[in-house]
Amino acid sequence: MDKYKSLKLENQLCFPLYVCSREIIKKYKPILDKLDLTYTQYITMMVLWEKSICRVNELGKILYLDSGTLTPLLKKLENKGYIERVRDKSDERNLNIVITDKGISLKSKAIVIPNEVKKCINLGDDEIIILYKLLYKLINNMEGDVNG
Amino acid sequence: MDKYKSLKLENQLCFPLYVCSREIIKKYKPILDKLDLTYTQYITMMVLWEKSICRVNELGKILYLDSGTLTPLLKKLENKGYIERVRDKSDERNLNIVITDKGISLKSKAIVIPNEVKKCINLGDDEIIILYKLLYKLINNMEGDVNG
DNA sequence: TACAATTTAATTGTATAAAATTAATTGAAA
DNA sequence: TTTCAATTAATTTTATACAATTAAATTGTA
Repeated sequence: MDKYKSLKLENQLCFPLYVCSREIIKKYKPILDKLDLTYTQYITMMVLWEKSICRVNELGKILYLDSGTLTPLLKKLENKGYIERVRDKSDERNLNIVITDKGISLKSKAIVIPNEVKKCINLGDDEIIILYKLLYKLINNMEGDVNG
Repeated sequence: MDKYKSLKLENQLCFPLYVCSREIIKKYKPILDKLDLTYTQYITMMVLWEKSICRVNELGKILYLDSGTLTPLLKKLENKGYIERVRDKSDERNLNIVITDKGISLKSKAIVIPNEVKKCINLGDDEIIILYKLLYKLINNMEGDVNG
């Protein structure tokens, strides 16, 4: 009986989460390259395809990212012409991120991506649903956690 | 009926994977700080607690990381005194990573970590098993994928 | 009105990640 | 034995992540 069993890599839950996350993002890369987007830039655009305007603050809450990540990323998206960064007149602290026409037109090019990725995932719809629900349950559990 | 439904953030599987991975690693941070380890350094030590000696190549395969990540990380672990980097005499291309006594002694300090993290996760054992199996299934599916 | 407290994005510093390239070494084939 | 393809770690470049700090703007309050 190994008293250190719990320290074996094969007994971790976080490790396969970490690997899965990175490996699936690698699958996105060749597809996203065509749109000149990285994965983080892609999910940022995803928010803006739904909302058109969003403050940095809101983006951070939705994507679980802070300004240290978002500020340089948003400047890159602005350089590519997909968004504009506009200070809020009524409260200069707030930076509004506004999608441009070029940013909107990306959406129709991106429409094929989810299916491409689903092919790589190669799980049944029932498995995807179970996995999806457990992941969000875990996210919610960690948010409500007093320990962190 | 929204033809762009598949592009909504809420319909992605990768996004919660990505968030879960980062959020759970954040939970590790205050615990790992006490051992002067980052998460990636921790899982590297986990391999060495089991194997004692390992080539960079092997580490990369086990952890799904390449030398661009591992080389600087291993130099940091060497600076902390947890490992030694020793060229293989019989094949100078290979770099053997050898755990030191100080590295071994970390193991008994780390023994409390898995339980601490499990408290944050707050899932039932059955749910953890289901999640674990689906994650490894997904990893295997992506490895065998001809598309990438 | 002042002015402390709060909010917000930006900045700084450290540590990954991954793709692409380089350099050293090895081993097999000619 | 020489050449050349393969192997391996290291390096370079670009892009996150995140903690901690800073600075500007706003708000609440005396």
